[in-house]
Amino acid sequence: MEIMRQQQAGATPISQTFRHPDILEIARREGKVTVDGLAEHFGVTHQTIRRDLTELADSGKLERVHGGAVLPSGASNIGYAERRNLHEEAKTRIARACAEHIPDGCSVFLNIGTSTEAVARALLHHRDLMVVTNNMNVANILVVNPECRIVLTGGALRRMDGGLVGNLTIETIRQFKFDIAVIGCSAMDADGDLLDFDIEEVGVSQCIIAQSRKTFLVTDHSKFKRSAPARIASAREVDMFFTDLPLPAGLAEKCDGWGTEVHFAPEE
Amino acid sequence: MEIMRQQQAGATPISQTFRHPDILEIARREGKVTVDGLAEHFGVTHQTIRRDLTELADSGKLERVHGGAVLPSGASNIGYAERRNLHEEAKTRIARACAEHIPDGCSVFLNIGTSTEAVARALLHHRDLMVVTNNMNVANILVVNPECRIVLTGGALRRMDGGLVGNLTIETIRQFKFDIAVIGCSAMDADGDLLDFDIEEVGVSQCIIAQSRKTFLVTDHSKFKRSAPARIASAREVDMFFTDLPLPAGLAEKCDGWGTEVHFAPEE
DNA sequence: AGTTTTATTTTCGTTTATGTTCGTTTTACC
DNA sequence: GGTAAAACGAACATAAACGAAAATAAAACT
Repeated sequence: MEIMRQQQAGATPISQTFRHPDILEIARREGKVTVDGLAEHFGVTHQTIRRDLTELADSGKLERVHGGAVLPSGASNIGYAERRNLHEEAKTRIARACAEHIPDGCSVFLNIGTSTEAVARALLHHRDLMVVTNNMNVANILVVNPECRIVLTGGALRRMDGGLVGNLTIETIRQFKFDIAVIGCSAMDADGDLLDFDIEEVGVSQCIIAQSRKTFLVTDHSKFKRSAPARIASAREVDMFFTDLPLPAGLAEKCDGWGTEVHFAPEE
Repeated sequence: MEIMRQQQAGATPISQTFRHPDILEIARREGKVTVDGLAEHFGVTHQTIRRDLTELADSGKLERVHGGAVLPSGASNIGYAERRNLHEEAKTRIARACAEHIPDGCSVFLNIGTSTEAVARALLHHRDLMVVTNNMNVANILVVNPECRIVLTGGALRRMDGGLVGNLTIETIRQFKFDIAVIGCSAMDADGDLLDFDIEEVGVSQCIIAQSRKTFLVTDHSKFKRSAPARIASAREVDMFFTDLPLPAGLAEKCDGWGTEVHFAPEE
């Protein structure tokens, strides 16, 4: 009679390991995980990783594919994912450097752009933050950090990049005062002017800068070579400038003169 | 004097009350803690640490894993995920019936709630829609329908259900006029009053109804048996009422008198 | 003092996670 | 379209981790 050990019917006895949170974080950062990669990373068997992935998939945190797993569909992955991979490593490094200068407990605005999304990823372990954003992807990324209050501006969702645009955005921003504004830009010229393609976004960015005590700019070196029609602001108004490679001749001196701190993300 | 009690070398024999905050701090710093590590750190037995971790896990501060504990990550999401699965089929059927009465090319508001999310899923193949919502999940669902313009209201993101709440929400809604408002409710009483648990949401729902030409209510039968403290509106103000099972005695007649069309989703 | 309460250790049977093996399924390549 | 390699899941063995309860130690209280 002892043999019939009845387990609870409706219970979901999902096992828990140290690896699960790590796997999820890697998945969020990379967009996917592989059985091989994880097995090596944790120093365990393939079979063990398979079990982990199966469990995570069962609880809906991941979606299983042959050879690994991916983030459950519906989230931030659009055709935009390609652009995200461009200079991915550099952006992650830059973002990490930026996040190190964002203290716990402060209020931050993160605007539209792949670079600011990378910053959001780097803020996943910060505590007691209040993040306001006009970027749905940022909200989707930070939603897993329970120590972070998230406020979205209103606006029309632009599928291209997950941005919320329209006059609602600026109206929302006006109701806040941020400790730190983190902005990106489409291009930067030799005069140290930040440029963008979209005139509407320029208005938003200017508004953000006006409402913030400090302004952080995150941009990889590819933006130095490009140009764009609309002017956001001058780097003079930026307090900290995070990038990956040394600035073009002349610009470095200008930043120095303006008191704009330039931080280079270590190459590792 | 006698204070130098020789315990373990290097160990700090801190008594139980003082260990808990310490464990939490280590957990937050490292992201995880191990039974072995903590036992050595405090100079106590494994069993003692296990008890500590069990207590911390019971009070929700940590999440237990084999060999230690980790920070609770998806804490807020679980309750909602379960609720979402509750009556999943019925909700899908109801949502499908509702979506059939939403013509292509119109403007719709979808508010917070699992039922309205089901409607969003049912709208994935509609064309030329304009959907305004205060529900991030709805936006995430509909983002894959390219024929649908999505506008999000501003507000603080509530992890519990993906809702955007706060005064920004109502401000946004006031700027629109919708063809159709799709709302859910937490409960419905015998008088035909729609009820909700959250007083703030009630204000939002009322505002939505006021700004819409037609109001659709989606609710499964489980709401008939429950009650809730805050009153949204009367079913009299609802144009179409989508549900899965026949209404309680009396209510059907009332709806009939009010001109509220009641639609039952086919059982299949 | 002595007694009660609380915290910790010890012990032991049970549960769980992991590695191994093997047959099956999927994918990729020709 | 067929074949080889990779990936998969099931089953089993084992060692670690676990929880319950009794034994012990330390406070706290009268």
